[in-house]
Amino acid sequence: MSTPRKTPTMADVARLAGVSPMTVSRAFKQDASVSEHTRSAILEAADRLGYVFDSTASNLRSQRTDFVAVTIPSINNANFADTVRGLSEGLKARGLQILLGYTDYDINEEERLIEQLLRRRPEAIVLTGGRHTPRARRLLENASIPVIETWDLPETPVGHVVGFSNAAAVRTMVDHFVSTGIERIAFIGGDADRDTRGTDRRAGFIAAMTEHGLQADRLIAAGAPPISMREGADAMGRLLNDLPDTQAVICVSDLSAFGALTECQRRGVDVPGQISVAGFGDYEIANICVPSLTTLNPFPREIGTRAAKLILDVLDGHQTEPATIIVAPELMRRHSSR
Amino acid sequence: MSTPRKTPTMADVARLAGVSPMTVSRAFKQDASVSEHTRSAILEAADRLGYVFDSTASNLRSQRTDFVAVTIPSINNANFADTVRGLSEGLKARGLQILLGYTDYDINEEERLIEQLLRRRPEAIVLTGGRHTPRARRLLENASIPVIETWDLPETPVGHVVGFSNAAAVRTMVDHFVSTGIERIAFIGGDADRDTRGTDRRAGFIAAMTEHGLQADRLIAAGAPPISMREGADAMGRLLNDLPDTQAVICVSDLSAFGALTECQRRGVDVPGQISVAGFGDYEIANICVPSLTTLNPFPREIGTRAAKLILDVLDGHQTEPATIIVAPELMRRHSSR
DNA sequence: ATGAAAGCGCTAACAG
DNA sequence: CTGTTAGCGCTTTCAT
Repeated sequence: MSTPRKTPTMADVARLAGVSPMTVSRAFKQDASVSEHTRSAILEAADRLGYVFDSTASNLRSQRTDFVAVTIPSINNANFADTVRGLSEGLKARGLQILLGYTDYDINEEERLIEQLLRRRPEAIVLTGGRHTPRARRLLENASIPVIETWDLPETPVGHVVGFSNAAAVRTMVDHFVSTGIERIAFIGGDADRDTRGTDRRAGFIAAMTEHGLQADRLIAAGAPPISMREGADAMGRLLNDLPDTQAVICVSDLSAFGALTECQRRGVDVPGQISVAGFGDYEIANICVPSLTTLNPFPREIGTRAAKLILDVLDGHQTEPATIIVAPELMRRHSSR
Repeated sequence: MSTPRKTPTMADVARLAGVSPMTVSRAFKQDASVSEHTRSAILEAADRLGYVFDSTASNLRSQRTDFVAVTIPSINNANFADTVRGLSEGLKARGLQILLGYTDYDINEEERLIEQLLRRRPEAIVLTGGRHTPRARRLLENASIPVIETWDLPETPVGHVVGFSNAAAVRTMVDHFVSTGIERIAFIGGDADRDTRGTDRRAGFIAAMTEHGLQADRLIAAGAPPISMREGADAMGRLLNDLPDTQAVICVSDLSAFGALTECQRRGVDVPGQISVAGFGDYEIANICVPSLTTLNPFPREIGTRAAKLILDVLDGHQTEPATIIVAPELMRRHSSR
């Protein structure tokens, strides 16, 4: 309409409403003791001016930002999205928002992201994974806010942990196959250094096989994370070509496992008749594809709600020692395995 | 280690380095004219103290936040994630970060989110979708920052637009089927008010069918967005039961379309022999499932890169009029249709 | 190349 | 219930 006037401030609202800026400030909070009459006059004035509260100023003065920083590897992953949802709901009661950043599965990117996030002075920070660059670790240790590592069980946590051992989880799957008499088991994925959880899963596979006295040499690389369905299919193709007597294959995630299933479909390889296939994550696709996919459910939302509760306990001073909360994945037996 | 000392400030760094706070401030920027000697002394002092730059203060004083707010319906959607990626890359050259919020496909939630985001004073705001509550519209109009609506073609845009007509996109699919002689076409999804894009797609379906002189009464509801694979499967079940002579079905998204495909698999219904199935989005699954899925590719990343370029042009003053950039979806013919 | 003074818009702290 | 004063930690502006 008019000239691009400057954004109105509390002082403008105060002037129009005939009160002091302090009263406007109080009117914009919940618990503030402002008379109903004054408050509505203020809100009306604010509305007339198109005033929008400036949280940059509020944050600086009050030294509180009311948000929790969260890093996830990718914004396009149903598991991490569920963890964020759990966090979000658990924190919203306390008026805490979430500031989300994604690392692209790269701990160097994570370091940059952590610094960016800490510059905004979050009340707490939640990380996916327990491996960080040395500098990232130092930043976190110095931050003097609660630090929660999730989806992992680091040997030396920075602070609190809500997670599980990826190696132990895959061991569960190996044990399951071995208990049904299967011995020639392959693993797809987890070759890239970047994917710390995938690497842990592969290490768990090797350890478990070795303990069972079985060969752990059927390892099929499948590219850098996030490992796609296509990469799972390609890896399955190589496995079927090179090691056709394989009885079962454990994939680093449900997405690659589904790709593997489609490769079997295309080749007319019967699953689980000729080969059993397992994934990780219990994504929606695992329960609806044909055959449905045997997998491990890591309870992503539970991880989020537990982390949220932990943050509130720490901020309230109810939790002073570093906590380690284990949310153990559960085997989901379905039709892709015998 | 020691008592939880206060977070160090620039003044602390300045004292330790023996310079003024102003010089520290300059040392932390790129183009600042600080001697190499001084700069390294400052950075070392900062490191010793574990200093982390406080952007809340910087933002307030400089009246610049260097971030762009982005709202997406869900953090777990490969299409929106790709748009964010395109935005992210396009803005990073200019040092602009992205602050992401999700609306859960709800325009009331969007209104709350927009206000939260505007309080943080973003340099621009990118929205998914072109339907907003009246208050959200007012907030956006008053914000005096560039507003970009995406993934839609609103009749009366708030500001700039980078998107396409969802109705026209579905018309493309209907035309395709009709051109191959198919007449009894159904539509799955888009019944909920909440899903504005889904509703637009359904409306486009009805309009296109009507124009072809065909019946547009094969409409199968599939729940609220995000419509799951399971809901797609259930809807397909109902369609096969109630309208078994249907020749083709267009699903509101690839995910529901894949669910529909699995239902056909479970029932032994041949696709595309007995029925053709189409989706929307060209998600990865569309190209790998068996049979692969005929769908529309909306070029999500392109939407993001175009929006990023537009934002930079507007901020630079190279673009003063509201722009409307159309990124038209493209038909991907695959094996789920004849 | 560096410094001093002032102030961004809000709210803690202390009145009354 | 409302107001006054001061200042959060930076950076703009003007010096030198």
